[in-house]
Amino acid sequence: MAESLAINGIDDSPRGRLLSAAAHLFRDKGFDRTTVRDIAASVGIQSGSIFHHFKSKEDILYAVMEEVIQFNTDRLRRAVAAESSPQGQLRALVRAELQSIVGDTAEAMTVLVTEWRCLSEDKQRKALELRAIYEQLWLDALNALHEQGVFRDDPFIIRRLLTGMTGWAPNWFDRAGSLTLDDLADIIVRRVVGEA
Amino acid sequence: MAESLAINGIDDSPRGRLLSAAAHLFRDKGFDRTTVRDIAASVGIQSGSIFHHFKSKEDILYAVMEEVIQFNTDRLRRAVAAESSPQGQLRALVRAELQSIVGDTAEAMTVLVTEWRCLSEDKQRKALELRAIYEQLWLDALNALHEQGVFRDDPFIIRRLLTGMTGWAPNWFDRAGSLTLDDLADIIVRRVVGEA
DNA sequence: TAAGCTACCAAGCAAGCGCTTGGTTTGGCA
DNA sequence: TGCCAAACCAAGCGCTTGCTTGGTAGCTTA
Repeated sequence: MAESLAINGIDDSPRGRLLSAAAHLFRDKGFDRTTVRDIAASVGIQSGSIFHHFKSKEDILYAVMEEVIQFNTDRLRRAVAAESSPQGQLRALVRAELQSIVGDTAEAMTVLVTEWRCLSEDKQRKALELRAIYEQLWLDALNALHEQGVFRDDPFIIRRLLTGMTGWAPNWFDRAGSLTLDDLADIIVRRVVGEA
Repeated sequence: MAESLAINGIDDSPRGRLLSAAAHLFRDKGFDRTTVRDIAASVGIQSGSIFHHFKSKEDILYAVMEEVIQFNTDRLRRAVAAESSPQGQLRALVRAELQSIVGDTAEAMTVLVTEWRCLSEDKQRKALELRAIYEQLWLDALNALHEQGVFRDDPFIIRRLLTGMTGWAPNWFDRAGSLTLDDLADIIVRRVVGEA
């Protein structure tokens, strides 16, 4: 059914199925409104059996987030490596992030953004360290473009604006609509490099 | 303490004080993690007394959202009316929205964005109708700019991207920092009209 | 001064929550 | 065949939650 994580090797294990189901439910109803009984029911086991695989409900949330950050950081790295020019890298980064956020890992990514504060401070810090690697890939590419004079504003701020643009997409983008992901990527890239 | 709503006339009533306290707590901890006991304690009454003013916890959330939408729609209307050129209107709209979202009504606006799904479908629909008026003000201005050839992409999509850019600001913008709200507004406007 | 209203308190109920416990099934391997 | 660990069940504990109830203090109006 929901193969939201789509990370090879984990989806056929009980743990992997639990993570996928949890990501789906967390995105649908939010972490707090999802009960362990909901998660258990959606994979067909009893609620107590969940704690054989995870020691707390919050641990499930963290596991979802960790997996999706790792997976999408790898994707971002490949995107950068496949392009040589900073312009090409920017477009590849935007496409990769859109793919993460409204494509194959949409559910887990949305959970990452919207349920962040449901993590304990400890786990927030741990996740933030993983996230920092992801962000650095963006900043490197944006700094290169900035030095070339492609845009004048602070690359750090531009990255924040890009985060907002892509992060909001799940709330309106329709994968079945006429606007493709690549179209949208181009439109977003234009917000940085201009309409030329 | 928290005068987050800052709408004249409501803040000195018990109801108004409850709404301000609720907005503050909802933003801090989220709707689900805020208990009616939390809200009651922060205005110094017993938890049961809340239900003399609101008939349910969800009603409090809806009241916060309704007030802030109305207040900021008025602000947006004034912003548009004060400018004659579409370019001027766009800048005024961006400034007004940033003011809403990281300025005087920051707490309630953040709640509006992040706790949306905690509303019942009925109340979501009601709030959406109010929100539609707000959005139309944006689309009118963006359509005018589009017809003038200021940007080439779909005004509807541009509005979505703008929503993301401003809506994400609470997560990073620091009002005490060196970047002012007007600075940020200019940077965002440049994402639409170009760097020229 | 008596009625009436707003605002509140003190106490607690019913339901749902995360999680624990002790025991049972299942499949792979010696 | 006998064994073991992984996976799961059935039951329920202790706690928190939103909300209800019945009553009271204090101000306003006639």
